Amino acid sequence: MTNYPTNKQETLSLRLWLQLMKCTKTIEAEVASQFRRSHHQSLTRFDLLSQLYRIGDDWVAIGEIASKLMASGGNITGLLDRMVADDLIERRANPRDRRSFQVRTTKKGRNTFKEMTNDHAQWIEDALNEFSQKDKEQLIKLLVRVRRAFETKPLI
Amino acid sequence: MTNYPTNKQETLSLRLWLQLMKCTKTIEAEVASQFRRSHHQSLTRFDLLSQLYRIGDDWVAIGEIASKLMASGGNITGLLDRMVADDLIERRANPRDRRSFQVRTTKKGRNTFKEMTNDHAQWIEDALNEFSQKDKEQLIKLLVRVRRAFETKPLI
DNA sequence: GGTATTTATTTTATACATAAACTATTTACA
DNA sequence: TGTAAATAGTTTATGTATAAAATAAATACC
Repeated sequence: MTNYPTNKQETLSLRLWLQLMKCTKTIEAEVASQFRRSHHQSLTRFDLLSQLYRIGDDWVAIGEIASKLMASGGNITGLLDRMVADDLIERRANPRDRRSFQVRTTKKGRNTFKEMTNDHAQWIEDALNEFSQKDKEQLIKLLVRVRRAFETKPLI
Repeated sequence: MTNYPTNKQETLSLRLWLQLMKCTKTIEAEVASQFRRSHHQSLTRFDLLSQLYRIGDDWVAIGEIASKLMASGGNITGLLDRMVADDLIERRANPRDRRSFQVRTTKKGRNTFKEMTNDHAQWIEDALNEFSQKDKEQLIKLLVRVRRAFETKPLI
């Protein structure tokens, strides 16, 4: 992880990006490690279950999942295979389009997600309780602006 | 008894963390994809070369790299193997400790890093030029505080 | 000096990620 | 209607990541 060279010509923008990455990776490593230890699940699996929950735990096309997770098709195929093997989700052919497949959470998947999501919320809440509502709102606002700057101005 | 949010009760802290991750992943995906396309190198390799540059492109122990990149030993072993194969770095036994190995950048590695780091700085500068110095400084300050909150309060 | 422990790194097994090539359908349209 | 193009997923090859076990050398200590 990132400790890029700190020479004089490091601009403020670059420093911002480096701190952003460093901050995210620090938290991510903590959360991922806790998920592995407490639930034997990865952050990616949590993301996937979150998306399914958001959709209402109904049948969803593979492609929709790939796009929501911003992941490649091959990645999702493998991830789903492993999660089906662990009985977290189930897969079926789309009855209306024979090219397409759909997945949804199993009972075990929903329970696992519920436990993970409770832990997750608690961890974050505990870690960030020292921040005022104003600071958090300000930070969120700036982060959204930064993301939009990249979404509207893709590099090259 | 009324305001029981049934579906998703997302606290401000949680929203902050989700936006932080979303923002970082958006930029990271862009940068990584550009590095792959323009230099056939990964963000991880860039990080590793950055560390070596920071150290002064001198011989460094494997373990020091692992700890600076916050990566596992096995990960670094494989990464270095591939980078040696691509002639970006060279490896030797530590002359004073036969358990230990050292690496440093090759000429090609230094050139590659130089090109990558120039592109990288330019991309970030272009993407974030709309932000005022005040906004950037504020954001950096908040990010450092957030990271410290997690470093000093590891989950559980 | 000889054994126990620690340290440095690799190996192994597995998970997660991409790009590119491939298969199988559906859709567009001349 | 027939065929080209688009769409949905999978497969393949490879890179990046972890944890845990293994190997080998240095160090601690009686």
